[in-house]
Amino acid sequence: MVKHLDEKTDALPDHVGWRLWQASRAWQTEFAAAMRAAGHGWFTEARAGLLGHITRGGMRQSALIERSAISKQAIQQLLDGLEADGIVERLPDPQDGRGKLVRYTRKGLDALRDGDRVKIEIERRYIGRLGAERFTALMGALRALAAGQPAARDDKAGAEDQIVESN
Amino acid sequence: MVKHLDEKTDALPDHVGWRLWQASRAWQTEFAAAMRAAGHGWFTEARAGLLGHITRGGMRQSALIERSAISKQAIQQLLDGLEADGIVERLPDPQDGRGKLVRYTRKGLDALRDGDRVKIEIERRYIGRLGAERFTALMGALRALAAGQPAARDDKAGAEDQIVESN
DNA sequence: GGCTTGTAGTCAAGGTACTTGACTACTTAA
DNA sequence: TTAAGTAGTCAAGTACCTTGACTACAAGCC
Repeated sequence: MVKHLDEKTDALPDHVGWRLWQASRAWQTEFAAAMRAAGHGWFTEARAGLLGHITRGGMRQSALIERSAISKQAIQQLLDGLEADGIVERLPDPQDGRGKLVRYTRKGLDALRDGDRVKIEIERRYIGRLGAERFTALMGALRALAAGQPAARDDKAGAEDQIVESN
Repeated sequence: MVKHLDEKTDALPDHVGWRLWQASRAWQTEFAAAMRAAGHGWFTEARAGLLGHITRGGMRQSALIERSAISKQAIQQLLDGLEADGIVERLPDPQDGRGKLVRYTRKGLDALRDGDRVKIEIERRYIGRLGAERFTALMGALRALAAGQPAARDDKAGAEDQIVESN
């Protein structure tokens, strides 16, 4: 699929990496636009990536740090912003004086609900465009690729990350 | 595919958006690691995205700006860095006193060559993991999705971008 | 010629999303 | 009770983007 094009050709590339990137980007753009349309203007990609790791019941900040691929300082900065925007709140952990619990606010839970709805809508559109069979094949291939990856390589940004999950 | 999980579940999500992101990320990580291993330590994702738009024969900086989805100032900053690292060089355009030509240096062309090789290697591994049939189905589905997108939506970051193409 | 408008590129300042390093507060185990 | 580890914060710096304001040159018009 990686074609050798000669000197002056302007053709767009057509290798797996680009196609995956293109599709992923399109999904994210669609999702972010729908979230903004739903009134969640505070929504950004980085925040989505972090929120995806926070369970609906809330969790320790340290647990969040373990789950995410980024540094604890980066997480803290993102949480500072999310807290300032009223999406999450941080409470002292009664079990451990050092720890803090990160919990969704009402506003945050509303956003999660809308996020789920948007995901389903997008998926429905994809199935409409590709047909159920092709869509299933796509998901199967992507899952197979993910299963082949050892979850977290020597690199930090392994396969554990995500954009807005639905735990 | 978007499952509704109850309060405390920690299961990873399994919707198209996440799977696409995961696969795209894995590809990029693999590509970047291979490029670093090949001695191209200057390589970053943003630079790759820009380099992908520069034809092997070189081109006008203004043409590069038209092709890329980002601002001309951002492109200039990236080019400043690439020039400082000796990947590209900028020459005055003899045809137009305002313009500049962006051209690969020897070092830049070497990187492109290695990039093509790495892309082929990764693709080969993917085919090995999925089987030729499934891989073809994956590419077909991704292409169909891309074809369904109107190339550039109202949003700036449309479907025209890419990570290191092979023009 | 001179004048206006448009294009090519640069400079400056600001924001987001990260990084590493150094620190405080608390817990746990010897 | 003290040493060592864990949880979180503070500070400073980098990469990659943005918008706004600017200079230099080109091209069309009179």
